[in-house]
Amino acid sequence: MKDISQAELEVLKVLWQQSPATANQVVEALADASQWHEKTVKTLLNRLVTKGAVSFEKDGRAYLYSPVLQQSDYQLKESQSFIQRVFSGRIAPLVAGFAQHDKLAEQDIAELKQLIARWEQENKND
Amino acid sequence: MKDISQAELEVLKVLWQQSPATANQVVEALADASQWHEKTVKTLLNRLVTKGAVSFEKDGRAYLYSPVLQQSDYQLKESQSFIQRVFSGRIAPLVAGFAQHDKLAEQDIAELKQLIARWEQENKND
DNA sequence: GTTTATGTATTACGTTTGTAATCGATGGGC
DNA sequence: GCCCATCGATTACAAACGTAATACATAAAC
Repeated sequence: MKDISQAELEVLKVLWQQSPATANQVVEALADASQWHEKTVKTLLNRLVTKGAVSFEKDGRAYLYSPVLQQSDYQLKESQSFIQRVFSGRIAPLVAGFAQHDKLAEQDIAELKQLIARWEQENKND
Repeated sequence: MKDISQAELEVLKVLWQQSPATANQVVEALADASQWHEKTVKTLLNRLVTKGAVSFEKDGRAYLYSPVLQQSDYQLKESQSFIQRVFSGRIAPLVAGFAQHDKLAEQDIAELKQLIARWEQENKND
């Protein structure tokens, strides 16, 4: 799968939230958040199809688009490559940076604690 | 500051580890890890200077390059934009994704626990 | 049935990026 | 003092990207 560009990602996000969707539905979904021209959005959809990240089926004259690439897969792969590139593969320093700059909220901490607890539960036989 | 490309980042990393450095020192530092031609590295150095991420001072005929953009600043900004873009701004789901796919090591957990403890210590008056 | 509007496909075009080669200046060797 | 090796600066060029406009096909309107 070719890399998804940032603009393409915005289009993909719409499809992750609502699919299948026509090109016009995607355009409308993006209308408030972005200033993109309809033609631009359609180009992006096309590129996503070319890259294999999105598929479509014909519905009369229009197409119905659906994501092939799943959000969780995308997130995992991008996270890994990001953390590798920027933090040499270690995740804690990323979180530490957020902590230092007061970018962590109570809720983040709660969620982190919970998933650590779960991790320890599942790995307690080590 | 213009965006730093992935190739440029590799050059910056060298300077973060060792600066000031001559172009040739950077080339050599990258020689094992990459297949980049000397000219390529020098182009990247130049682009980093143009982007304001790196400065230099003349040392005879050669230049001595130093990072202007600090690694921690870069990391924080990139982390924020990455998490915003890919996880709608919430950090815990990123860590959760790692946990689910067994990408977390004992050490990561230990570090996370420690920084959570520190965070709670500093925020206990809430 | 013919025109028109609307969908997708194709083409466009400037910028950024990856990956260098060439140019021009200048310090070092002789 | 002149030539050459070696700097950085400039230029190159294809692919990807952002951002559309134009072309082509066909369903809808009449």
